[in-house]
Amino acid sequence: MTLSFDHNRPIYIQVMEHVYGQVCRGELNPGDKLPSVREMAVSAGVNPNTISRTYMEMEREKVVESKRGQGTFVTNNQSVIDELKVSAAKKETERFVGALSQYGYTEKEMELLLSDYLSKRGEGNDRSTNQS
Amino acid sequence: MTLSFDHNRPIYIQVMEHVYGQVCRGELNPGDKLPSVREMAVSAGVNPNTISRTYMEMEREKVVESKRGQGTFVTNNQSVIDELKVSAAKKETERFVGALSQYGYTEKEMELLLSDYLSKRGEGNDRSTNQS
Amino acid sequence: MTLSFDHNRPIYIQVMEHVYGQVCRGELNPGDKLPSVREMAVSAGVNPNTISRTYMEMEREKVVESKRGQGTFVTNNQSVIDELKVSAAKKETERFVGALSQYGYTEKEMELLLSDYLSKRGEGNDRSTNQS
Amino acid sequence: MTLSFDHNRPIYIQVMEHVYGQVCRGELNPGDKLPSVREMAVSAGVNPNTISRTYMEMEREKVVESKRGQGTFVTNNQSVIDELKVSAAKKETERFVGALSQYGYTEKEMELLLSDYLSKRGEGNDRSTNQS
DNA sequence: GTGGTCTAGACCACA
DNA sequence: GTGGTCTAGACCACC
Repeated sequence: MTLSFDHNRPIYIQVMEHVYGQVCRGELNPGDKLPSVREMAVSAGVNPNTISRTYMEMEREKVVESKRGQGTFVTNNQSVIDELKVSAAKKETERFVGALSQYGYTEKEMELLLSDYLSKRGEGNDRSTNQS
Repeated sequence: MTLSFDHNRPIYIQVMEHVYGQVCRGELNPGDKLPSVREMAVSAGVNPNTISRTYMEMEREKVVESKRGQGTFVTNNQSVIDELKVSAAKKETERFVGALSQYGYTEKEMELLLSDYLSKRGEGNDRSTNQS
Repeated sequence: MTLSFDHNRPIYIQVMEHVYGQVCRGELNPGDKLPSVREMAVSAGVNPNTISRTYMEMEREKVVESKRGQGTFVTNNQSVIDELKVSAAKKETERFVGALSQYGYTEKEMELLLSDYLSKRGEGNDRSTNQS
Repeated sequence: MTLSFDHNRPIYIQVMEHVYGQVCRGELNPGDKLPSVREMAVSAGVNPNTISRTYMEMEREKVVESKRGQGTFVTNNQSVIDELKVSAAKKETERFVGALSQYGYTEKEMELLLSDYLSKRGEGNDRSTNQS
């Protein structure tokens, strides 16, 4: 696959977001085994140390669990996953509103910006809603 | 004044965003003189070199013009300012939609998230729309 | 007139180059009186101190002479003016060749670059050879 | 190595030009790793911050790409490099012609100045075409 | 006074 | 190891 990275942001975070996306979208289910650090490193085209850090971080956030000698698994605790989705949404919404109000946009304008963007996006490509 | 900074992001960027906000909201008009590097450094509570970098970046983006021995001024080119506002909105909207669609949210849900957040924000504090 | 300045280069030097151009092109002849510092400052739209420095610099290079209470005059020494023209040419040629050879251009290519540029320039505007 | 600098121009620019020369002359190829900031600082005999600024500017101009924790690399985009060479030539030619026409030289004279200079240069030292 | 450059040295996150 | 940011303090040219 070899993800394409923005070299201005930490790669380990971008990999993390990628996995979180798979988990939240249901492509990885509770209890599923993640690829090994080495496999993931190869498929993403990055240094194993970087993936290692990704996994550590995800484990710290209780989204995955590593079992000695067996591998790393998506948590069985669905509430953690839900929480992940909810808090991401909150964070992004806060950021969006905060940034735009700093630039002088009104609340009405923000909603317009969003709906305009979504409708324009819908026109050109119908099936790309979940493209990474 | 002494702005409060998020220690996870470069200060010079945060100062830049602060100034861009003032320009886009019309608190600083085309041709206006910015505070000198040293003044701004004092009022923001940071090193002059940091502000110097802020000003350099803003000049690179043509939002501001430095005149040797005179000071730093907001561009007279209104279209640059308009573009600033528009491109910021586009960037933020893209980010918002990109992040949420990665987490599996539908377009309807995104609009709901936004309107819910805005209405909740309206309840608690009416006067905070423009707080920095 | 109000010359347009590149704010990345010293204004006093740009004014100097402008006057040197007039002298070398024969628009100002040996013995001619230059405008007063104040007049020049107004017509160029800059600070009188800046023009003052321009004049000092030109006097240092013996291209003009200031006579107490009478004003500033182009030198009567034609050889200084000739030398001005010659040394400017030498300096510019050196710079041109030095820069281009650093970028890997051969001597042949340099001559081609020049003749191409000149012929293209000739097409569009015939009378602008001496525009400032 | 310890480059020798013209003290009237910013060092970080001179280093930049030096690297651009290497890239345009093919001494540094697309994808090649540049010396680290610290190494280059030592070899050029300047402060690391100065080289850091050089690298930042080059990255801004897309000639170079910094990868966190890995180093700084020449862009793989050959067209950027070609453009670099072409635009440098254009800029220098414009400057040359602009300056000389301001001093009253005709187009014929400009070409003569150049060819004379090149032939004289050829006599004295044959091997200095690419000296840095 | 203004901005621009440079040094010295520190700390940090990333790979 | 790498680059990125920040501070402190200096010096300079310019207006």
